[in-house]
Amino acid sequence: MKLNDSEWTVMQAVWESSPASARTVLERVHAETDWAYTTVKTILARLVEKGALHEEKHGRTSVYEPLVTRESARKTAVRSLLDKAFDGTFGSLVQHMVASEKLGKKEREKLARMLAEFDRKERGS
Amino acid sequence: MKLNDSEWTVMQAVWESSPASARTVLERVHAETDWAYTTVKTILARLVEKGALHEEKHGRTSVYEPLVTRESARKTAVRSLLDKAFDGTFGSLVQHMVASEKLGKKEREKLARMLAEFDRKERGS
DNA sequence: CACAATCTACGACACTTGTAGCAGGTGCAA
DNA sequence: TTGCACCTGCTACAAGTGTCGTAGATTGTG
Repeated sequence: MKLNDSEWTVMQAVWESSPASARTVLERVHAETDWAYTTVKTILARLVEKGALHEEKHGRTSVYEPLVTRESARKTAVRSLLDKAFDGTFGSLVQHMVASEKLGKKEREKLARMLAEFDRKERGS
Repeated sequence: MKLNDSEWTVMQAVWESSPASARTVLERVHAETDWAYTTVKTILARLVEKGALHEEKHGRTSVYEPLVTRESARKTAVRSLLDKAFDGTFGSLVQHMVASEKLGKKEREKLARMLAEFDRKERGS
């Protein structure tokens, strides 16, 4: 499921407070934007249409729930980035990240720990 | 400089064979798509207009050269992904990558080496 | 010289995205 | 019961995107 920017904004809100009404989403979203209620509604509708959300009527109001997990959407997004901006491999992204000084010492350490952790788990399985 | 998908395709070609004529770009691009010549031309024009490319006439034909580096475009793309799909931090992307089994043992080792390398360099400087 | 091959500039067109407005229904408070 | 507050469906509309087509100038070639 490929999401565009505004869809990401809305989906994040839904993931964080699912099941969520449009108003709930609006409030969440107001932390970042000042969209009108109808704007949020439009995006919600588009997401329902493309199968990213399930919409259920509770009386007069709709309640939305994600049909795709955040993880899977992230996977798609990362893959898309890899394919268009890198050579499609993971290594080059990592290389870029490590090289472009976005990664402070602390973060490098954390990353190293994560790797070690992962190795350990894998050996155990 | 934020690039959309088709712009990335074209920019990659230009970066790889700069300075490049439209035809050269077309040929490179044909490895991935089968766009018409005019399609490539249109995207090149849009890139010139938004300041990503420099266009110079050599006689009748235009020759294009990047005005932004691949690295900087990548930086923008990564940041954008981070902001919309992750919590804006690098760590969560890394975590996702390590966790979502996209990373084989080999790659994890490579990554670990890169980190070590980076540490060494930094200590040296 | 005449013609095919190329370039370029312009225009086009459908679809997506960002961002709403409006009208009409309904429930709750006074 | 009247009106405010809120919900929904529908419509809109300018920009951005993906993908060309056409026409006219130019140039290399037989």
